[in-house]
Amino acid sequence: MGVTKTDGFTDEQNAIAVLAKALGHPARVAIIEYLLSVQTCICGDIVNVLPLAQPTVSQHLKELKSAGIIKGSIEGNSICYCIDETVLQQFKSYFEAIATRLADKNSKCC
Amino acid sequence: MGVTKTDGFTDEQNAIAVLAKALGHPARVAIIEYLLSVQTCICGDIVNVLPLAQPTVSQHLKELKSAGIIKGSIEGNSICYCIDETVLQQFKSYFEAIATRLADKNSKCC
DNA sequence: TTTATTTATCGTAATATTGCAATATAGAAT
DNA sequence: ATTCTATATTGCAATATTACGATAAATAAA
Repeated sequence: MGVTKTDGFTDEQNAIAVLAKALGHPARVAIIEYLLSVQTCICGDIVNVLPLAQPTVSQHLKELKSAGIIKGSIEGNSICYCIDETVLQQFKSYFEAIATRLADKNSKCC
Repeated sequence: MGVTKTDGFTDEQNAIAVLAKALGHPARVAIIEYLLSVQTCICGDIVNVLPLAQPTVSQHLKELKSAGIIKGSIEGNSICYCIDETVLQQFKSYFEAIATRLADKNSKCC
């Protein structure tokens, strides 16, 4: 099949999975880190920073965009990519909640 | 190709990507949540909780295991699956750091 | 207008993922 | 020993992902 079943799971579970999947590639993690490191987010040079060909990088950017993690706006000749803070904060919060629940757990085994 | 390039990225980037990828499916998110909800982690009934056939669930458990997110030990007839706290805490910490850097950023555009 | 520069899209090959039926395995219960 | 129960493995079909060369599109610079 190769197609992911989404019904039977909660909206939150599906949403987290979409975000996690989008971050499930080192190039996309690297893109996020690079966007973070550039203060102005005028980012015409993501391609030069990654060990991948330009079409491949473009594809990864597209996936991050469709997951809602980044957004891009045309800035003259090039494109200005930025991180969507809200979405990443949500992702963070989810795993903070998970970690809290984990810590509260009285692990009786393993 | 379908094969992920790992060289040219940092070990951390690759490690985070592996974890994110493992969490990039609603079934695997649901498994984590279920393991969290069961205090004793004697978990012979994960299959009944998910809207997927038993072999499929088994496969998802295998992936979570190979990513280091859960670990399983034989408990009589069934298998006791538990979350590996360390790994999930690391994942959480990474995104806390990202979120902090995001908040500190003076977003000049977008 | 011609020429660069930047990003996107198309097409394609290789590989990975998802899902399940069928079957195997292994311990528990009878 | 046989049967039940729980989990894993195998095999397979459908689809998704990854990567990149070639090419398009769109603005900037000359």
